Amino acid sequence: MLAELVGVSLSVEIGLACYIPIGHKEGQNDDLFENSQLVEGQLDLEFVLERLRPILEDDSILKIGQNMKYDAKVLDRYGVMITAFDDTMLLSYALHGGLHNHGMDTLSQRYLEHSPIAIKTLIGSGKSAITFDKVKIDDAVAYAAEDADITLRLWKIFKQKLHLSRVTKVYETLERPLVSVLAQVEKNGIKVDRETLSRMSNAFAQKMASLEAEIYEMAGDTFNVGSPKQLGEIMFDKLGYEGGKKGKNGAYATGADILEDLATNHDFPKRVLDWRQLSKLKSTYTDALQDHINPNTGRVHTSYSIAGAVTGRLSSTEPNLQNIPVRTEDGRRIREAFVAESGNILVSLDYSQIELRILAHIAQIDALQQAFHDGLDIHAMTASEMFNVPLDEMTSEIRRQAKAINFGVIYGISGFGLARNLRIPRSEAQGFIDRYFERFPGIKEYMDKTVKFSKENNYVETLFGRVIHTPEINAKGPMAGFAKRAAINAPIQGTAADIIRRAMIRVPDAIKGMPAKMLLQVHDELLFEVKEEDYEELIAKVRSIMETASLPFLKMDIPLSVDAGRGLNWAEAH
DNA sequence: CATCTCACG
DNA sequence: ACGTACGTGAGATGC
Repeated sequence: MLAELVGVSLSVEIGLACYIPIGHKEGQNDDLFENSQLVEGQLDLEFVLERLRPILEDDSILKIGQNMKYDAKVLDRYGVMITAFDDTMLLSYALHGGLHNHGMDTLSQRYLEHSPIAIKTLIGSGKSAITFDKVKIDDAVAYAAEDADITLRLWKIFKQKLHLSRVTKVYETLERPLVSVLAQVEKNGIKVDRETLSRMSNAFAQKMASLEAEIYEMAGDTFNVGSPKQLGEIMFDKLGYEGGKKGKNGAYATGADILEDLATNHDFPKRVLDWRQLSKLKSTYTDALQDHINPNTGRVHTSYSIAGAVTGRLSSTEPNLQNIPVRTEDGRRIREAFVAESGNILVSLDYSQIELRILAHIAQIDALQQAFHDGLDIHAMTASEMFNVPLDEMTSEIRRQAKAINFGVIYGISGFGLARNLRIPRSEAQGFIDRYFERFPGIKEYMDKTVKFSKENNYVETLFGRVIHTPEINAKGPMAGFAKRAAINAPIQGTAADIIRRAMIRVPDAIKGMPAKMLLQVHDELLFEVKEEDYEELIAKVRSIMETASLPFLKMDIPLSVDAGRGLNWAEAH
C-alpha cells in the first residue's frame, strides 16, 4: 500500500531476462529532507507503464509471476489492472500443500538446485537496511533479472506437474481466483480510530502501573514483570512456591496455566496474570495497531498470505487482523476501535460450527447430522448422548466438558490433551474419550482410516481435493503423535478453509453495484462495510453465497449455517 | 535470533 | 518411559 515502483524485470525465454530501471535514486535522506534524486539513464515511469499496459491488461496474454497479489496491488496503484496470470507460489502450494515454504529462494533451491542472489547482499538487513531504490542499477539488474528467469523456469516445471496432477481444479478454482479478491480486500482496508486506541492505551497503562505497585509490594522487591525468567525466580526461589518446574534451558515455566494453578492459593500470580493480559493488549493491539494506520487512507491494510498455512487457511500479517481479542471483556473492547466509515455500518457473517459440520459429513455420523438438520445445540446434544442427561436437565458444566471433547475430536484427541484442557485426571479424560468413541464409532473409524491413508500415501486431502502432504507421518519416536493428529485435523480444517475460499471468490460478483466492501476474513468469518440502508440486502446475498459455497463441487449432507450481526464497530457487529 | 508467552479460529 | 491437544503471527526478553 506504500511501495513505489522502482523497476520491472521480465523474461520470455529461459536464460534470457532483462531489468527496466525506473525509480533508482542516489544521495542521502535525512529526517527532514528528501535530498536524493533519480539516477540518470533510466526509463520514464509513464513511458514504461504505457508500453507494458497493453500486455499486462490483455487477457489473451499470460503473465507469470511469483506472488502475483503483490505485483497486482502495486500496479493497481499506478492504474494498471493485471489480468490472465499464473502464480508460481500458488502452483507450488497446490502441488505441494503441507510443505512449509513456497518462497522463491526455497523453490529455486528445491527444483532448480540454484541459490539465487540473496536480497540481503543488496539491501543489508535490520535497522541499517536500505530500500531497493538505493541499490546500484548494475546490482539490481543481476538480482531482478535472475528473479524473472527463475520464475519462468519454475513455471515450466510446475505447469507440467500440474497437468499430470489431481490438483488442477484446486489451483484454478481455489487458489488463483483468490488473488484479485484478496488484493481488493487488502486495498479496502478497515477504518481504525486512533483516538479510541490511544485512550485505551492510557487506561491500560494506568491499570498496569497500579498492578505493578501491588506486585512489587507482594514480592518485596522490584523486578521486570514482563520477564518470565525474573518472575520464575521471584515465585519459586524468593517466595518459595511449590511445584516450580524448570525447562531444558534452566528457566522456570510461568505460562498462564501454571499461574492459574498457583492463583488458587496465592494473590501474587493473580496480579501477574492481570498485568500480563493488559500488557499484551497494550503492546500488541492498542499501541502497535496505531503504527499500522495508513497515512493516506486512515485505514489499516493487512496482508493475507495465501500460501502460508499448511491446511489451506489464509494467514494475516502486518498487522495480523485474524487475532484481534474477543474472549475477554477488556480485549473485546479493542474491536470498538474498528469502525465503519460515516454513513456505513459493519456487517459480520460467520459460519456456525463449520468444522463439526464437516466432521459429521466426512465421518458420516448420523446422530450429529440429524442434530445439525434439527438446528440443535450440538455441544448439549453431545453431552446428553455421552452422559445420559436429558437435554432439559443439561447443566453448563456438563455442556462445557462435551464442548471440550468436540473440539478435541477435531484436533485429533488425546487423553493427555483433554485432561490438560479440562484440568481433570488423565484417566478420567481417557474415560470420556472411550465413551465418546463408543457412542460415535464412526468418528474413531474416520480417524483410523485417515491415519492409515496418510501412512500409505504420505498425504491427506480435503473434500475439494486439496492435497496436504504429511511427510512426518511415518516418523518414529516422539513426533509420531503430532503427525497423526495433524493428519486427522488437516482434512477438517482444510475443507472449512476451502469452503470460505469458494465463498470469498463469489462475493465480488454478488455485491457488484452495491455500496459494499469486503474488509476482512477471519477463518470462518467475513466482515463487510456497507451503506446503512443496504445492510439487509448485503446479509441476504452474502449469507446465501456462504451457505451454498461448497456447490457444485461438493454436496454436503448437512446444511451450512451462517450467523450475521451488524453495528457501527466490530464489537457490535460480531 | 531463539524462546516464551499469548492473541485468534 | 516419554510427552502431546490442530492451525496461525507478534511482542518482549535475553543471549
